[in-house]
Parts: sequence; structure tokens; C-alpha cells
Amino acid sequence: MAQNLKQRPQVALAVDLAILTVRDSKLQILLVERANEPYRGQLALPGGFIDTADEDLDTAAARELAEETGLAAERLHLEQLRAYGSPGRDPRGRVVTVCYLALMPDLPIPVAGGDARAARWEPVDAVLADGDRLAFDHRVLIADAVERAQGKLENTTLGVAFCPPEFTISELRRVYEIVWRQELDPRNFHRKATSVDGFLEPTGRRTTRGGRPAALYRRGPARVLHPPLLRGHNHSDPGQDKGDGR
Amino acid sequence: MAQNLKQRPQVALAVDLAILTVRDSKLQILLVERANEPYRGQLALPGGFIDTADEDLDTAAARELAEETGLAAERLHLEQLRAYGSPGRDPRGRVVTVCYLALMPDLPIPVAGGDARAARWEPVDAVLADGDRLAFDHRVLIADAVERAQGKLENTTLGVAFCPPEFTISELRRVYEIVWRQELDPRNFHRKATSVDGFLEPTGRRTTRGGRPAALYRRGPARVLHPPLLRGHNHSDPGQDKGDGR
DNA sequence: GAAATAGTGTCTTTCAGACATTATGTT
DNA sequence: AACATAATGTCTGAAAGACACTATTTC
Repeated sequence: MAQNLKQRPQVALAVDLAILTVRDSKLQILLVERANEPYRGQLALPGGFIDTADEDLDTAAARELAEETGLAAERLHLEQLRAYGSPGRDPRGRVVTVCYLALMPDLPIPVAGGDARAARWEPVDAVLADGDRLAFDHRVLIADAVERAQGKLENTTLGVAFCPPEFTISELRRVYEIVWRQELDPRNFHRKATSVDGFLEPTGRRTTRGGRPAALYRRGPARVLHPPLLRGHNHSDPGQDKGDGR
Repeated sequence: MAQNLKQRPQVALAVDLAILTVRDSKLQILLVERANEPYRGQLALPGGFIDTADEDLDTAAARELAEETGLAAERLHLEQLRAYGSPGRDPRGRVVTVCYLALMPDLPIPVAGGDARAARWEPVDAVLADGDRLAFDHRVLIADAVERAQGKLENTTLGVAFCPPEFTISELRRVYEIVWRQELDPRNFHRKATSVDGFLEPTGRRTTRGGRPAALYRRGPARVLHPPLLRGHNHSDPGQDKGDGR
């Protein structure tokens, strides 16, 4: 092992954010247009290099998130996705990035970030379909982030992370349908959501809109779903190889 | 964003391996005894700094795995766990490590690694119970690795990664029982394992041991379990907070 | 009343959990 | 025969999927 750290090759370390929301009936991701080379003019995940030498990865991610959205990280879900470190992923040199996944409700906030970069929401489907618009290997990071988010909705109560503080069961179901790209039966979903202990807490209040007023709920204390809320089998995919292994 | 990478603070990047196996009816992990300061004499995950500047993270992990076990990574399951980068985690300075999780059958191989370090199997329960034996923050990495492995067994067919090329259903069940620390009904497990399409392939061969000979199976092409094979509810844990969020 | 959306109920199928019995080898 | 382990079967209850109906609001 290393006697002296300075003798070791060092790398530049960055933190990138995959901030997802459900907006306009689509799963969208916050992207910035790069002002400088490389990939000038293309879209990239917000992020940046670790500035202070004594900054924790999670802290750095939370800081970036606050800078980009103006939101304190405490109010959002933020978790590490994974690290990416292919040698050629940044033309400037060896850059390893740790990507974080954030889930947030559709707030009117993000447009004006702390710095000059123009941050905007983009539908993930469109962005993934035209990967050439994306800088670096961010197409992969985004795909991984979406996959992680989809899985989270199965096993945890994080669907509510996409919802405002008070929401109806229909709104929550629409989140699931959009993130999973799959229609769900409203009655079965209602039954499941209300039967899971600690998932939803009734507020007593109701909406007032088109049809019959819907009951408003807030997030409950539960964090895991037992048993999970499963996506329907994708029978077109026999589950042969998800490419996770080696 | 950075004009010049060299102006950015750089960090030392390491890759650590959490190599798990089921051995001696216990979940065990391959650890090395540190020969140098810091944490001299304590146990640590095998790993090392990224040597060549042009080495991919996955490649570096596979190389370390081969050095440590003498096994080609193609035959094992190897996946990235996550990155760890707390400022104080290495007293020598800022070191970010990317931890990889490997699952392997109980092979008589690992003892003699390529280098002089004494690598040995240790039961994870014992190591986690006495965290003071471990160097750095490796207690956390190991706990995370075990948790990931447990989850993998629910949703994927990776239980077989702990088994030799041919194995019986009882052996597979024991893997699940040991990793999950939970007894499973042999009959229900047998039913489930054999009913999942592509999970197991009969070899036609049988064991010859104590009681009635058991049919031998090999790993099938399926990689995901649909529906998942769930651990029993842990009713002592109401699932309030898994500490994943922020 | 018509339209829109919310909420409840029922039937069926699938699957997990609990448990008994039979099968096939060794000593 | 005694023993050990493997394999199959049966019953039950929980939960998912499919589907019909009732409820409450606005226009």
C-alpha cells in the first residue's frame, strides 16, 4: 500500500446531479447547456468539481443541488447513484464523477440558478432518444438514474417525493404511471396505497376541481414498502440479461 | 466549469473489493491484514490505488479481483457498490474509494494472492460485531455490501453466484438462509426455485451422499426474478427509516 | 341532467406460508 | 430395518388483477 499519497496518480473528482421530477405528465430531468468546451452548447447534468478539499461527497451533492435549485437538500430525496470513471469520458483528462440522484416535486423553482448557466427541464425520453445532445457519458448516467428511480418506486415510498406536500391518490398514481411508463388500475392502486401502513396520512382536506373532490394526503412515516409495489411483468423481455454482471 | 483540469483539486482514487462467499455455513468476506501504517495489523478490504492513468474503474476492480483470488473476473459476479469519500476517512489525506461487490462460490483458491499480503476469509458477522478490527471506514463498506447482496438475492438469480457450477436445491437454499440470516421452508423454496423460468437448469446428474440423492442443477439464463423472492417481513422493524435519504 | 373524477366492492387467480407424506439412497 | 435427505402434494390465507358500480362535485 501507499506510503505517500502524493506519489499516487491523482484524478479530478466531480459530482453530477440527476434531478428528476414529474412535470407536464412527463418524467423530466434538469439539464444545463454547457457554456464552454468541451461539448459547448450541448446538454449536461448539473454538477461540478469538488472545490474544497474537505468536502464530503454527500455534502458536495447537497450543495450543488441547493445552488442549482435553490432548495435545501433536506426537503428532497438525494442519494448516491454510483461513480463513473472510464478513462476517455472527459477529453480534458481523467475525471471521475460521482453521480447523485435527486427526486423532487414539480416546483416553479429551478429556472434561476445561482450561476449563469441556463438550467432547464427536459423530458428524459426525448433526451435519451437523441443521445447526441448530451455531453460526456451523461446519457448513461441519465439512463441509470431513471432505472434506479423506477426501482425505488417498487420497494420504497419514494413515489411521494415527486408529489407536493399534499396530494391526492390519483396524483400519486400518475407519478407511478409516468415513471414506470405503464398504466395502473386506479382502483387496485388505491387499494394498495391506502392499505400499506404508514405510506399515506389523510389530511382531512379535499381538493376542489373538476369532478368529485379527492381526499388530500401527506407523506407518512414509512420508508419501505412491504410487500413491494411491483411493475407488471414485461413479457417482451424474458429477463435474460440485464447486463449488471461482468 | 473548469478550463484547465490541473487547476482543480485532485484526489487519490482507490478501488476496494468486498468479496463475499458462503463458506463453512457462514457468510464470509475476504480481508487482508494491513502490513503498513495507517491501521497496521488491522483488517481491510483488498484493494488499491488506481495505478495506470488509463484504467477503467471496472477494469481496475477486475484486476484487483484477479490479483487477490487468482480468478478471472468473467467467472464471478462483480458490480460496483458505491463511492466513499468522507474527508477524514483516510488519515493520509483525501482518498476517495470506489467499492465493488463480488460474489463467489467457496473455492479453495484465495489464500495465496499475487502479493505478500495475507488474505483470509472472515465471517462478516464477527467482523461487523467487532468493528475495531477494521481499518478506515471499511466497517461501513462491508455493511453496505452485505445489504446489497441480500437485496440482490431477492430480485435477481444471483444466489447461484455463491454456488459451484453444479449444485442442489438444498445447497442453494442454504445460501439464501445464510445470506438472509433466516430459515426458509425447504418445500416452499423448492417449489419457488423450480417454478421460476430460466432460474435453474437440470443437469440430469445427481449427488450421492447421506440420504436420497439430490438432483444437480446449473445456473439458467435468467438474471432477474419475476416475481421476486422475498425475505419474510421483519416485523420487529416497522420500516420507518432505512437512512437512505437525506 | 350530463360530464368528470373519486371512491368502494366483488370475483378470480396467483402465490406465499404452513404442514404431511412419499421416495430413494446409505449403513 | 433404521436413518437421512430429497421431492411432491395439499390446504389456507393474502394479495394482485380484472372489472362494475356508487358518490360527489362542476357546468
